[in-house]
Amino acid sequence: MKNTLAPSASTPPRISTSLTASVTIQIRAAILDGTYPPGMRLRLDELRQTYDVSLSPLREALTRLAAEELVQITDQRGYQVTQVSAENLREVTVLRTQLEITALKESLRQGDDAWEDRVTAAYHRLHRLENDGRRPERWEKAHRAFHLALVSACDMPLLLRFCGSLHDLSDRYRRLFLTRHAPDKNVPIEHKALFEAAMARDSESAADLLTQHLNRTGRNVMAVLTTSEP
Amino acid sequence: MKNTLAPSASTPPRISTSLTASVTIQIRAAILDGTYPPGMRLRLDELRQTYDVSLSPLREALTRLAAEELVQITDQRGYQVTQVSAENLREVTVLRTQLEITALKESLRQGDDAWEDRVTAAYHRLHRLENDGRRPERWEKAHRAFHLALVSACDMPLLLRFCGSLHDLSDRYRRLFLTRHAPDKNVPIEHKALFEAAMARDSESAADLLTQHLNRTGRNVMAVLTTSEP
DNA sequence: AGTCAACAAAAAATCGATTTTATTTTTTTA
DNA sequence: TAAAAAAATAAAATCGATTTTTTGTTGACT
Repeated sequence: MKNTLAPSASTPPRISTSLTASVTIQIRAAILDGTYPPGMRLRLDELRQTYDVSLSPLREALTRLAAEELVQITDQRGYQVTQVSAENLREVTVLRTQLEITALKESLRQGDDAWEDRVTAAYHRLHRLENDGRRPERWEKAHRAFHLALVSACDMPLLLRFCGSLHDLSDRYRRLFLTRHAPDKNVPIEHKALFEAAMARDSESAADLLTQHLNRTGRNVMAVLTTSEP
Repeated sequence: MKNTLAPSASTPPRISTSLTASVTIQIRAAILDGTYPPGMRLRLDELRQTYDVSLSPLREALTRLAAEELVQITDQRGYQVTQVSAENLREVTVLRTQLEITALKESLRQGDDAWEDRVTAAYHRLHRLENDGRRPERWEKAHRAFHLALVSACDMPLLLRFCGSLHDLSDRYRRLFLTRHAPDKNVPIEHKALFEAAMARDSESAADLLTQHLNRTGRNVMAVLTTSEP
Protein backbone atom coordinates (compact mmCIF):
# COMPACT_ATOMS: atom_id res chain seq x y z
CA MET A 1 0.00 0.00 0.00
CA LYS A 2 1.37 3.38 -0.93
CA ASN A 3 1.41 6.44 1.24
CA THR A 4 -0.90 9.23 0.24
CA LEU A 5 -0.43 12.81 1.32
CA ALA A 6 -2.95 12.45 4.12
CA PRO A 7 -1.62 10.21 6.88
CA SER A 8 -3.59 7.04 7.09
CA ALA A 9 -5.78 6.65 10.14
CA SER A 10 -4.94 2.97 10.51
CA THR A 11 -1.18 3.50 10.47
CA PRO A 12 0.42 5.02 13.58
CA PRO A 13 2.06 8.45 13.09
CA ARG A 14 5.37 6.78 12.17
CA ILE A 15 8.23 8.81 13.52
CA SER A 16 11.02 9.29 11.05
CA THR A 17 13.57 7.24 12.99
CA SER A 18 14.50 3.61 12.72
CA LEU A 19 12.88 1.14 15.06
CA THR A 20 16.34 0.02 16.06
CA ALA A 21 17.26 3.49 17.27
CA SER A 22 14.01 3.89 19.14
CA VAL A 23 14.30 0.52 20.89
CA THR A 24 17.93 1.24 21.74
CA ILE A 25 16.93 4.44 23.51
CA GLN A 26 14.14 2.76 25.44
CA ILE A 27 16.22 -0.19 26.61
CA ARG A 28 19.14 2.05 27.52
CA ALA A 29 16.85 4.17 29.69
CA ALA A 30 15.46 1.06 31.36
CA ILE A 31 18.96 -0.17 32.19
CA LEU A 32 20.13 3.21 33.46
CA ASP A 33 17.19 3.71 35.79
CA GLY A 34 17.31 0.19 37.15
CA THR A 35 14.14 -1.12 35.56
CA TYR A 36 16.36 -3.81 34.12
CA PRO A 37 18.68 -4.53 37.05
CA PRO A 38 22.31 -5.66 36.78
CA GLY A 39 22.65 -9.27 35.75
CA MET A 40 19.10 -9.58 34.40
CA ARG A 41 18.82 -11.86 31.42
CA LEU A 42 17.35 -10.12 28.41
CA ARG A 43 15.38 -12.76 26.55
CA LEU A 44 14.61 -11.87 22.98
CA ASP A 45 11.08 -13.28 23.07
CA GLU A 46 10.13 -11.25 26.11
CA LEU A 47 11.62 -8.04 24.75
CA ARG A 48 9.97 -8.70 21.42
CA GLN A 49 6.60 -8.63 23.13
CA THR A 50 7.42 -5.71 25.41
CA TYR A 51 8.46 -3.39 22.60
CA ASP A 52 6.30 -4.95 19.90
CA VAL A 53 9.10 -5.34 17.39
CA SER A 54 10.74 -8.20 15.60
CA LEU A 55 14.07 -9.85 16.31
CA SER A 56 16.19 -7.85 13.88
CA PRO A 57 15.88 -4.40 15.46
CA LEU A 58 16.10 -5.94 18.92
CA ARG A 59 19.35 -7.74 18.22
CA GLU A 60 20.81 -4.66 16.70
CA ALA A 61 19.75 -2.51 19.64
CA LEU A 62 21.30 -4.94 22.10
CA THR A 63 24.49 -5.05 20.05
CA ARG A 64 24.70 -1.27 20.21
CA LEU A 65 24.18 -1.33 23.96
CA ALA A 66 26.85 -3.97 24.29
CA ALA A 67 29.23 -1.53 22.64
CA GLU A 68 28.46 0.86 25.50
CA GLU A 69 29.09 -1.90 28.04
CA LEU A 70 25.53 -1.71 29.30
CA VAL A 71 24.76 -5.19 27.97
CA GLN A 72 26.91 -8.31 27.83
CA ILE A 73 26.66 -10.63 24.86
CA THR A 74 27.67 -14.24 25.10
CA ASP A 75 27.64 -15.89 21.71
CA GLN A 76 24.96 -18.54 21.48
CA ARG A 77 23.83 -17.87 25.01
CA GLY A 78 22.16 -14.53 24.80
CA TYR A 79 22.20 -11.16 26.45
CA GLN A 80 22.23 -9.84 29.99
CA VAL A 81 22.44 -6.48 31.71
CA THR A 82 26.05 -5.80 32.65
CA GLN A 83 26.85 -6.67 36.25
CA VAL A 84 28.03 -4.11 38.77
CA SER A 85 31.03 -4.53 41.02
CA ALA A 86 33.34 -2.45 43.18
CA GLU A 87 36.20 -3.11 40.76
CA ASN A 88 34.17 -1.95 37.78
CA LEU A 89 33.00 1.16 39.61
CA ARG A 90 36.59 2.01 40.45
CA GLU A 91 37.70 1.53 36.85
CA VAL A 92 34.82 3.54 35.45
CA THR A 93 35.53 6.38 37.86
CA VAL A 94 39.26 6.44 37.12
CA LEU A 95 38.78 6.38 33.36
CA ARG A 96 35.98 8.89 33.39
CA THR A 97 38.03 11.29 35.48
CA GLN A 98 41.05 11.01 33.25
CA LEU A 99 39.19 11.33 29.95
CA GLU A 100 36.80 14.02 31.06
CA ILE A 101 39.72 16.10 32.32
CA THR A 102 41.45 15.79 28.96
CA ALA A 103 38.27 16.85 27.22
CA LEU A 104 37.64 19.67 29.67
CA LYS A 105 41.11 21.18 29.35
CA GLU A 106 40.95 21.04 25.59
CA SER A 107 37.48 22.53 25.67
CA LEU A 108 38.63 25.42 27.86
CA ARG A 109 41.42 26.05 25.40
CA GLN A 110 39.23 26.03 22.32
CA GLY A 111 35.82 27.13 23.53
CA ASP A 112 34.38 30.14 21.74
CA ASP A 113 31.46 32.45 22.54
CA ALA A 114 28.89 29.93 21.38
CA TRP A 115 30.39 27.40 23.80
CA GLU A 116 30.20 29.87 26.69
CA ASP A 117 26.55 30.43 25.84
CA ARG A 118 25.86 26.70 25.77
CA VAL A 119 27.59 26.12 29.11
CA THR A 120 25.87 29.08 30.75
CA ALA A 121 22.45 27.97 29.57
CA ALA A 122 23.07 24.40 30.67
CA TYR A 123 24.32 25.53 34.06
CA HIS A 124 21.31 27.69 34.77
CA ARG A 125 18.91 24.96 33.77
CA LEU A 126 20.74 22.64 36.15
CA HIS A 127 20.89 25.22 38.92
CA ARG A 128 17.15 25.75 38.75
CA LEU A 129 16.57 22.03 39.33
CA GLU A 130 19.13 21.45 42.10
CA ASN A 131 17.63 21.16 45.57
CA ASP A 132 14.25 20.74 43.97
CA GLY A 133 14.13 16.96 44.30
CA ARG A 134 10.71 16.69 42.77
CA ARG A 135 11.97 16.38 39.20
CA PRO A 136 14.58 13.65 39.22
CA GLU A 137 14.29 12.85 35.50
CA ARG A 138 14.69 16.48 34.56
CA TRP A 139 17.63 16.91 36.89
CA GLU A 140 19.29 13.82 35.36
CA LYS A 141 18.88 15.29 31.92
CA ALA A 142 20.12 18.73 32.89
CA HIS A 143 23.04 17.24 34.79
CA ARG A 144 24.13 15.21 31.80
CA ALA A 145 23.70 18.21 29.52
CA PHE A 146 25.85 20.39 31.78
CA HIS A 147 28.75 17.95 31.85
CA LEU A 148 28.43 17.44 28.13
CA ALA A 149 28.35 21.16 27.42
CA LEU A 150 31.52 21.72 29.43
CA VAL A 151 33.53 19.36 27.23
CA SER A 152 31.65 20.01 24.00
CA ALA A 153 34.23 22.37 22.51
CA CYS A 154 37.15 19.98 22.67
CA ASP A 155 36.83 19.02 19.02
CA MET A 156 37.60 15.35 19.66
CA PRO A 157 34.60 13.26 18.58
CA LEU A 158 36.06 9.95 19.65
CA LEU A 159 36.91 11.27 23.09
CA LEU A 160 33.40 12.64 23.46
CA ARG A 161 32.01 9.22 22.65
CA PHE A 162 34.12 7.62 25.33
CA CYS A 163 33.08 10.31 27.81
CA GLY A 164 29.43 9.79 26.97
CA SER A 165 29.64 6.06 27.54
CA LEU A 166 31.52 6.47 30.79
CA HIS A 167 29.02 9.06 31.94
CA ASP A 168 26.18 6.61 31.39
CA LEU A 169 28.03 3.86 33.18
CA SER A 170 28.73 5.93 36.27
CA ASP A 171 25.26 7.43 36.20
CA ARG A 172 23.83 3.95 36.43
CA TYR A 173 25.80 3.31 39.58
CA ARG A 174 24.62 6.55 41.13
CA ARG A 175 21.01 5.94 40.24
CA LEU A 176 21.08 2.34 41.42
CA PHE A 177 22.74 2.99 44.76
CA LEU A 178 22.02 6.55 45.79
CA THR A 179 18.28 6.54 45.18
CA ARG A 180 17.27 6.33 48.79
CA HIS A 181 19.93 8.65 50.11
CA ALA A 182 19.66 12.31 50.86
CA PRO A 183 21.22 14.28 48.01
CA ASP A 184 24.81 15.31 48.65
CA LYS A 185 24.66 18.96 49.67
CA ASN A 186 28.09 19.62 48.21
CA VAL A 187 27.17 18.70 44.67
CA PRO A 188 25.42 21.97 43.78
CA ILE A 189 28.34 23.89 45.25
CA GLU A 190 30.77 21.86 43.18
CA HIS A 191 28.77 22.49 40.05
CA LYS A 192 28.84 26.21 40.71
CA ALA A 193 32.59 26.25 41.31
CA LEU A 194 33.18 24.15 38.22
CA PHE A 195 31.04 26.46 36.12
CA GLU A 196 32.88 29.54 37.33
CA ALA A 197 36.33 28.00 36.81
CA ALA A 198 35.33 27.03 33.29
CA MET A 199 34.12 30.52 32.47
CA ALA A 200 37.38 31.93 33.87
CA ARG A 201 39.27 29.44 31.67
CA ASP A 202 41.14 28.26 34.72
CA SER A 203 42.16 24.80 33.53
CA GLU A 204 43.93 23.62 36.65
CA SER A 205 41.17 24.61 39.04
CA ALA A 206 38.51 23.21 36.76
CA ALA A 207 40.34 19.91 36.47
CA ASP A 208 40.77 19.69 40.24
CA LEU A 209 37.13 20.50 40.85
CA LEU A 210 35.98 17.93 38.33
CA THR A 211 38.21 15.31 39.91
CA GLN A 212 36.85 16.06 43.37
CA HIS A 213 33.31 16.05 42.05
CA LEU A 214 33.60 12.67 40.34
CA ASN A 215 35.54 11.09 43.19
CA ARG A 216 33.08 12.30 45.80
CA THR A 217 30.15 10.71 43.99
CA GLY A 218 32.24 7.62 43.34
CA ARG A 219 33.01 7.27 47.05
CA ASN A 220 29.38 7.77 48.01
CA VAL A 221 28.29 5.03 45.65
CA MET A 222 31.13 2.76 46.74
CA ALA A 223 30.09 3.09 50.36
CA VAL A 224 26.58 1.82 49.62
CA LEU A 225 27.77 -0.79 47.13
CA THR A 226 30.26 -2.40 49.49
CA THR A 227 27.90 -2.47 52.47
CA SER A 228 24.89 -3.86 50.63
CA GLU A 229 26.95 -6.43 48.75
CA PRO A 230 29.33 -8.78 50.53
CA MET B 1 17.72 -33.33 10.64
CA LYS B 2 19.68 -34.31 13.72
CA ASN B 3 23.42 -34.47 14.02
CA THR B 4 24.91 -37.92 14.18
CA LEU B 5 28.37 -38.62 15.51
CA ALA B 6 29.83 -38.80 12.02
CA PRO B 7 29.80 -35.36 10.37
CA SER B 8 27.50 -35.29 7.41
CA ALA B 9 29.19 -35.09 4.04
CA SER B 10 26.61 -32.67 2.68
CA THR B 11 26.87 -30.20 5.60
CA PRO B 12 30.06 -28.14 5.86
CA PRO B 13 32.23 -28.81 8.96
CA ARG B 14 30.37 -26.13 10.92
CA ILE B 15 32.74 -24.36 13.22
CA SER B 16 31.38 -23.86 16.69
CA THR B 17 31.25 -20.07 16.48
CA SER B 18 28.45 -17.80 15.43
CA LEU B 19 28.33 -16.62 11.86
CA THR B 20 28.13 -13.08 13.17
CA ALA B 21 31.47 -13.40 14.95
CA SER B 22 33.10 -14.97 11.94
CA VAL B 23 31.87 -12.32 9.52
CA THR B 24 32.90 -9.58 11.95
CA ILE B 25 36.46 -10.87 11.99
CA GLN B 26 36.62 -11.13 8.21
CA ILE B 27 35.24 -7.66 7.54
CA ARG B 28 37.43 -6.12 10.23
CA ALA B 29 40.49 -7.64 8.61
CA ALA B 30 39.42 -6.35 5.20
CA ILE B 31 39.03 -2.84 6.57
CA LEU B 32 42.33 -2.89 8.45
CA ASP B 33 44.35 -4.07 5.48
CA GLY B 34 42.73 -1.66 3.06
CA THR B 35 40.76 -4.17 1.02
CA TYR B 36 37.76 -2.06 1.92
CA PRO B 37 39.20 1.46 1.65
CA PRO B 38 38.12 4.48 3.71
CA GLY B 39 34.78 5.86 2.62
CA MET B 40 33.70 2.75 0.72
CA ARG B 41 30.01 2.07 0.89
CA LEU B 42 29.23 -1.35 2.32
CA ARG B 43 26.08 -2.51 0.58
CA LEU B 44 24.28 -5.30 2.34
CA ASP B 45 23.41 -7.15 -0.84
CA GLU B 46 26.98 -7.22 -2.04
CA LEU B 47 28.35 -8.31 1.32
CA ARG B 48 25.62 -10.93 1.56
CA GLN B 49 26.93 -12.50 -1.62
CA THR B 50 30.61 -12.11 -0.73
CA TYR B 51 30.33 -13.86 2.61
CA ASP B 52 27.37 -16.08 1.72
CA VAL B 53 25.30 -15.16 4.74
CA SER B 54 21.96 -13.53 5.32
CA LEU B 55 21.18 -10.01 6.44
CA SER B 56 20.92 -10.64 10.17
CA PRO B 57 24.52 -11.66 10.90
CA LEU B 58 25.77 -9.03 8.48
CA ARG B 59 23.92 -6.19 10.17
CA GLU B 60 25.07 -7.34 13.54
CA ALA B 61 28.67 -7.59 12.38
CA LEU B 62 28.56 -4.09 10.94
CA THR B 63 27.01 -2.79 14.14
CA ARG B 64 29.87 -4.29 16.14
CA LEU B 65 32.41 -2.73 13.80
CA ALA B 66 30.67 0.59 14.13
CA ALA B 67 31.25 0.35 17.87
CA GLU B 68 34.97 0.14 17.08
CA GLU B 69 34.69 3.17 14.81
CA LEU B 70 35.78 1.16 11.79
CA VAL B 71 32.36 1.53 10.17
CA GLN B 72 29.94 4.45 10.15
CA ILE B 73 26.21 3.80 10.34
CA THR B 74 23.73 6.31 9.06
CA ASP B 75 20.21 5.30 9.96
CA GLN B 76 18.18 4.46 6.90
CA ARG B 77 21.10 5.14 4.61
CA GLY B 78 23.45 2.30 5.26
CA TYR B 79 27.04 1.65 6.15
CA GLN B 80 30.42 2.86 5.01
CA VAL B 81 34.03 2.35 5.98
CA THR B 82 35.10 5.13 8.34
CA GLN B 83 36.90 7.95 6.59
CA VAL B 84 40.46 8.93 7.41
CA SER B 85 41.64 12.45 8.10
CA ALA B 86 44.56 14.27 9.63
CA GLU B 87 42.34 15.40 12.52
CA ASN B 88 41.18 11.89 13.24
CA LEU B 89 44.73 10.53 13.09
CA ARG B 90 45.82 13.18 15.56
CA GLU B 91 42.99 12.37 17.93
CA VAL B 92 43.56 8.63 17.72
CA THR B 93 47.27 9.09 18.42
CA VAL B 94 46.69 11.39 21.38
CA LEU B 95 44.08 9.15 22.96
CA ARG B 96 46.00 5.97 22.31
CA THR B 97 49.11 7.45 23.88
CA GLN B 98 47.29 8.60 26.95
CA LEU B 99 45.31 5.43 27.54
CA GLU B 100 48.09 3.02 26.71
CA ILE B 101 50.38 4.84 29.12
CA THR B 102 47.81 4.52 31.89
CA ALA B 103 47.46 0.83 31.14
CA LEU B 104 51.22 0.34 30.90
CA LYS B 105 51.99 2.01 34.22
CA GLU B 106 49.31 0.03 35.98
CA SER B 107 50.55 -3.13 34.30
CA LEU B 108 54.11 -2.50 35.48
CA ARG B 109 52.81 -2.01 38.98
CA GLN B 110 50.74 -5.18 39.04
CA GLY B 111 52.49 -7.54 36.63
CA ASP B 112 53.50 -10.87 38.13
CA ASP B 113 55.82 -13.64 36.91
CA ALA B 114 53.26 -14.94 34.44
CA TRP B 115 53.01 -11.47 32.94
CA GLU B 116 56.82 -11.23 32.58
CA ASP B 117 56.74 -14.57 30.80
CA ARG B 118 54.01 -13.42 28.44
CA VAL B 119 55.82 -10.18 27.60
CA THR B 120 59.15 -11.94 27.11
CA ALA B 121 57.63 -14.53 24.81
CA ALA B 122 55.77 -11.88 22.81
CA TYR B 123 58.89 -9.74 22.51
CA HIS B 124 61.02 -12.55 21.20
CA ARG B 125 58.43 -13.57 18.64
CA LEU B 126 58.30 -9.96 17.48
CA HIS B 127 62.08 -9.60 17.49
CA ARG B 128 62.47 -12.64 15.27
CA LEU B 129 60.16 -11.05 12.68
CA GLU B 130 61.58 -7.52 12.72
CA ASN B 131 63.80 -6.69 9.76
CA ASP B 132 62.48 -9.76 8.02
CA GLY B 133 59.97 -7.94 5.85
CA ARG B 134 58.80 -11.08 4.14
CA ARG B 135 56.11 -11.88 6.69
CA PRO B 136 54.05 -8.73 7.06
CA GLU B 137 50.93 -10.50 8.36
CA ARG B 138 52.92 -12.37 10.98
CA TRP B 139 54.73 -9.22 12.03
CA GLU B 140 51.39 -7.39 12.37
CA LYS B 141 50.11 -10.13 14.61
CA ALA B 142 53.26 -10.29 16.73
CA HIS B 143 53.37 -6.51 17.00
CA ARG B 144 49.82 -6.35 18.23
CA ALA B 145 50.45 -9.20 20.67
CA PHE B 146 53.53 -7.45 22.09
CA HIS B 147 51.71 -4.21 22.79
CA LEU B 148 48.80 -6.11 24.25
CA ALA B 149 51.03 -8.24 26.45
CA LEU B 150 52.71 -5.15 27.88
CA VAL B 151 49.43 -3.76 29.18
CA SER B 152 47.73 -7.08 29.88
CA ALA B 153 48.37 -7.04 33.63
CA CYS B 154 46.64 -3.73 34.32
CA ASP B 155 43.44 -5.41 35.49
CA MET B 156 41.19 -2.86 33.80
CA PRO B 157 39.03 -4.64 31.22
CA LEU B 158 37.32 -1.52 29.97
CA LEU B 159 40.62 0.27 29.47
CA LEU B 160 41.97 -2.71 27.57
CA ARG B 161 38.96 -2.58 25.27
CA PHE B 162 39.58 1.08 24.52
CA CYS B 163 43.26 0.36 23.91
CA GLY B 164 42.41 -2.50 21.57
CA SER B 165 40.09 -0.34 19.51
CA LEU B 166 42.57 2.51 19.33
CA HIS B 167 45.32 0.10 18.36
CA ASP B 168 43.21 -1.14 15.43
CA LEU B 169 42.42 2.40 14.37
CA SER B 170 46.03 3.54 14.32
CA ASP B 171 47.14 0.29 12.75
CA ARG B 172 44.82 0.96 9.86
CA TYR B 173 46.47 4.31 9.26
CA ARG B 174 49.93 2.77 9.31
CA ARG B 175 48.96 -0.05 6.97
CA LEU B 176 47.15 2.26 4.58
CA PHE B 177 49.85 4.90 4.32
CA LEU B 178 53.19 3.27 5.14
CA THR B 179 52.88 0.24 2.88
CA ARG B 180 55.25 1.44 0.20
CA HIS B 181 57.75 3.02 2.54
CA ALA B 182 60.94 1.54 3.87
CA PRO B 183 60.36 0.31 7.43
CA ASP B 184 61.46 2.77 10.09
CA LYS B 185 64.80 1.51 11.33
CA ASN B 186 64.19 2.96 14.77
CA VAL B 187 61.11 0.89 15.50
CA PRO B 188 62.93 -2.34 16.43
CA ILE B 189 65.26 -0.34 18.67
CA GLU B 190 62.29 1.29 20.36
CA HIS B 191 60.64 -2.06 20.93
CA LYS B 192 63.81 -3.37 22.54
CA ALA B 193 64.13 -0.35 24.83
CA LEU B 194 60.46 -0.55 25.74
CA PHE B 195 60.77 -4.24 26.54
CA GLU B 196 63.77 -3.67 28.77
CA ALA B 197 62.22 -0.74 30.61
CA ALA B 198 59.12 -2.83 31.25
CA MET B 199 61.13 -5.73 32.62
CA ALA B 200 63.02 -3.28 34.85
CA ARG B 201 59.65 -1.89 36.02
CA ASP B 202 60.82 1.58 35.11
CA SER B 203 57.47 3.28 34.64
CA GLU B 204 58.70 6.71 33.65
CA SER B 205 61.15 5.46 31.03
CA ALA B 206 58.64 2.99 29.66
CA ALA B 207 55.99 5.70 29.38
CA ASP B 208 58.42 8.04 27.62
CA LEU B 209 59.51 5.33 25.21
CA LEU B 210 55.95 4.38 24.41
CA THR B 211 55.07 8.01 23.78
CA GLN B 212 58.02 8.45 21.43
CA HIS B 213 57.21 5.20 19.67
CA LEU B 214 53.58 6.09 19.04
CA ASN B 215 54.34 9.68 18.09
CA ARG B 216 57.08 8.68 15.67
CA THR B 217 54.76 6.33 13.78
CA GLY B 218 52.01 8.92 13.95
CA ARG B 219 54.28 11.56 12.40
CA ASN B 220 55.40 9.18 9.67
CA VAL B 221 51.82 8.45 8.73
CA MET B 222 50.85 12.08 8.95
CA ALA B 223 53.60 13.05 6.52
CA VAL B 224 52.25 10.70 3.86
CA LEU B 225 48.63 11.47 4.62
CA THR B 226 49.02 15.23 4.29
CA THR B 227 51.05 15.07 1.09
CA SER B 228 48.85 12.57 -0.73
CA GLU B 229 45.65 14.30 0.34
CA PRO B 230 45.07 18.00 -0.31
C1' DA C 1 15.43 26.20 -20.01
C1' DG C 2 14.41 25.62 -15.07
C1' DT C 3 11.61 24.03 -11.21
C1' DC C 4 8.62 20.90 -9.21
C1' DA C 5 5.88 16.80 -8.78
C1' DA C 6 4.85 12.14 -9.88
C1' DC C 7 6.87 7.89 -10.87
C1' DA C 8 10.49 4.07 -10.90
C1' DA C 9 14.49 1.77 -9.21
C1' DA C 10 17.63 0.68 -5.48
C1' DA C 11 18.76 -0.06 -0.92
C1' DA C 12 17.85 -0.49 3.92
C1' DA C 13 14.68 -1.96 7.61
C1' DT C 14 11.63 -5.10 9.36
C1' DC C 15 9.14 -9.29 9.90
C1' DG C 16 7.82 -14.19 10.90
C1' DA C 17 9.27 -18.84 9.88
C1' DT C 18 12.96 -22.18 10.14
C1' DT C 19 17.24 -24.04 11.77
C1' DT C 20 20.75 -24.59 15.11
C1' DT C 21 22.48 -24.67 19.70
C1' DA C 22 22.13 -24.91 24.67
C1' DT C 23 19.70 -26.46 28.70
C1' DT C 24 16.68 -29.30 31.30
C1' DT C 25 14.23 -33.51 32.10
C1' DT C 26 13.59 -38.21 31.65
C1' DT C 27 15.06 -42.71 30.88
C1' DT C 28 18.37 -46.31 30.68
C1' DT C 29 22.32 -48.82 32.32
C1' DA C 30 26.14 -50.20 35.35
C1' DT D 1 21.44 -45.35 43.57
C1' DA D 2 24.64 -42.81 40.59
C1' DA D 3 26.26 -41.96 36.15
C1' DA D 4 25.46 -41.74 31.46
C1' DA D 5 22.62 -41.42 27.50
C1' DA D 6 18.56 -39.92 25.18
C1' DA D 7 14.71 -37.13 24.54
C1' DA D 8 12.19 -32.89 25.19
C1' DT D 9 12.12 -28.12 25.89
C1' DA D 10 13.69 -23.41 25.51
C1' DA D 11 16.31 -19.93 23.52
C1' DA D 12 19.33 -17.92 20.16
C1' DA D 13 20.87 -17.67 15.32
C1' DT D 14 19.85 -17.54 10.70
C1' DC D 15 17.22 -17.14 6.61
C1' DG D 16 14.38 -15.30 2.69
C1' DA D 17 10.30 -12.59 1.83
C1' DT D 18 7.95 -8.21 2.54
C1' DT D 19 7.67 -3.39 3.70
C1' DT D 20 9.50 1.16 4.08
C1' DT D 21 12.64 4.70 2.92
C1' DT D 22 15.77 6.91 0.01
C1' DT D 23 17.51 8.10 -4.40
C1' DG D 24 17.36 8.85 -9.23
C1' DT D 25 14.57 9.83 -13.43
C1' DT D 26 11.10 11.38 -16.34
C1' DG D 27 7.74 14.61 -17.78
C1' DA D 28 4.46 18.42 -17.08
C1' DC D 29 4.09 23.19 -16.32
C1' DT D 30 5.64 28.09 -15.75
